[in-house]
Amino acid sequence: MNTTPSSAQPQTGTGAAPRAPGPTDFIRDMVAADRRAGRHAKIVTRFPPEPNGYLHIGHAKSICLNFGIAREQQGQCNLRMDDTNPTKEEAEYVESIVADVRWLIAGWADAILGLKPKGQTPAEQTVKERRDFFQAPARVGAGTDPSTEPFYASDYFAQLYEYALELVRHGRAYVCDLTPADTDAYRGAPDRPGKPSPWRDRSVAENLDLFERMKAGEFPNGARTLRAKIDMASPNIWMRDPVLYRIRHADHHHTGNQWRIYPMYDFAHCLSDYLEGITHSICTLEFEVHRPLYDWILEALHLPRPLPHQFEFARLNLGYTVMSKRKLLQLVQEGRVNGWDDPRMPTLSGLRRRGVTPAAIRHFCTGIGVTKYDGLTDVALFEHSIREDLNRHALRRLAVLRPLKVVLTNYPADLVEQLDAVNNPEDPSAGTRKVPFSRELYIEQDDFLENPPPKFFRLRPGGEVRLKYAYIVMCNEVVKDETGHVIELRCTADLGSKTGGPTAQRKVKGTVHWVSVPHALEAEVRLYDRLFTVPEPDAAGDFKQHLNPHSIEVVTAQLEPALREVRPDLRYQFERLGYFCLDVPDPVANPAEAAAPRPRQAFNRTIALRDTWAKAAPTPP
RNA sequence: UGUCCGAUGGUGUAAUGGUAGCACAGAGGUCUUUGGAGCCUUUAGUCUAGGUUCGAAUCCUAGUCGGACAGCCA
Repeated sequence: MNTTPSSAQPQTGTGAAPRAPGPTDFIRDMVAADRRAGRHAKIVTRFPPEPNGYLHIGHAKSICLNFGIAREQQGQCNLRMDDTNPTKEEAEYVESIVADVRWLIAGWADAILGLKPKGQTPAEQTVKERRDFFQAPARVGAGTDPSTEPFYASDYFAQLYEYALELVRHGRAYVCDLTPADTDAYRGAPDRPGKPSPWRDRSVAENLDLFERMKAGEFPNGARTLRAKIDMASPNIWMRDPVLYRIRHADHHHTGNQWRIYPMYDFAHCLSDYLEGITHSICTLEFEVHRPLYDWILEALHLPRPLPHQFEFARLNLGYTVMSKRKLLQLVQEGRVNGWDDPRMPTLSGLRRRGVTPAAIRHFCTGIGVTKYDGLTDVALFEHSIREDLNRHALRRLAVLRPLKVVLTNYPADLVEQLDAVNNPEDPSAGTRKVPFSRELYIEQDDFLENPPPKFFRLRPGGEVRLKYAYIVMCNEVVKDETGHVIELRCTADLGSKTGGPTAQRKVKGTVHWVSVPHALEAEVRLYDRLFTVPEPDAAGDFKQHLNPHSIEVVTAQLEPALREVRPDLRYQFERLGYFCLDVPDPVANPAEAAAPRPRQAFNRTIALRDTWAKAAPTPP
């Protein structure tokens, strides 16, 4: 912060109103205005994913917005499954969504997470002498209490049916016998008005009878629909008698075989918001044209409690990845990646397995702000948030990804020194550890060049380099195999240059990481790169053409022995290389892999360190 | 040639009629037993044209460009 001491003093006069702390954006402004106007006793938002896929970084933006607002307003944010289409939704997705949301908001917004008592459906009540339904939350912040569960739109099917009946009785909805193709044809086009369905003026009695029989399962899929009676000539296509209910002879993951008709999104969503007492229903831009319908349905019902209002913001587009659940599903199903939790995926489970922390994701989502401009966010912004968090918390360790053997010819063969190494220079409280040092070491192949370019601050024949935490060494001899590949370096150490030694203060240009050969721990390390080769893979054509063939590289690395006690919940920086974490497959997305025994440890590279040398120098393939 | 929405450095954003600021990225420097981190400096922007106003990124009009919408998906 660049707050000067003087400006940090309390304001004396009653000048301009102080800025609200925390993020501001046009939605928060509106919430604050509603609050000031006394329109709501409590702000209630919701995060309403459809359980037809795994949550991704785009959902994280929505989660941070909805939970963030509720948190700032001491309100509540309901987690709700928007599950009105039984043919696309599965219980596995519900499970993953709940786990992902909990993971992302843990320690940040769990206190305002709205869940409901397990199995509960809306209660009937009387408000202003009118029949009303309300779905109360469980104690907010009930956390992992097993007697709670998310809200489900499908828990409102009975009430939704009642509301539909109400619309029919008031002549605001009718049963339509048009085939799907004819419904399309009658709807017209954006620049051409639609024409009324021939079934538009059925009697209330007939509509009631038909709708009842639709519910009873008397008609096949697609035979009839319930439609709102609005305006077939409306310039807004969603107001041209939109379908409210369709027939689906399909079992539902949450309601089983109870229903043969299922409500459409537009009908279910606004009413679900109402039933839960949502004050601000925040969604993405593509629903903007639906807002008149959202309002129409609620108003047509003359509901006794305050109505929710919809606000739209731009969804996240992130460079070098795809965000549509359909496309991500395709990658999973076609085996282009190894499941929803593949560390290359932008899914929350993928990012988690990759080692990205919830705090980094939240920092990123807060940083990009909330607007109605549909842009493309540079991944560098995300990478910055990831590095910033990891730099503060990761434990430093020495690891060599591509080993090159070094023999210190003047170092005793039977000597092993335990050297002190700091665990985290950003956090002294992380302490120190001992690292064994011996005559034979591994260094990184990249850290030696026989004929280096200028400004190569690493090892070269006749050159000197500092071994981190240890001695300055000089390369005396390069050993090659018969094909000319460098297989070993023979060096001498300046034995006085260790910390505390007489020549410890000598300046050498480069510092290099290393691992003692006899103490080295072998492990598999996966190096990830962006999944796609272009910033907008789905801009045109088949997005899969742009898949990066080098998005993963697996190496056998040599690690310092302290890594034997690696913890799955901690993050590590392999010095000079990047941030890594133990690979932990997601138990929901990847149950088989999660249960399988590991012959040896596997690490995932979350992200490489910023590397100004790599930018200046030609990078190896 | 429908309706709705949007446009501020390369990217993401702030400025709510009154000095166009921040972060990322880029460049340069400093420091460093991580070519990391930190610290310092720096390049770069209001889509166009009119209008209102003492004063416009902001308000108005027109245009340009971009996006969303024609599922019995959400």
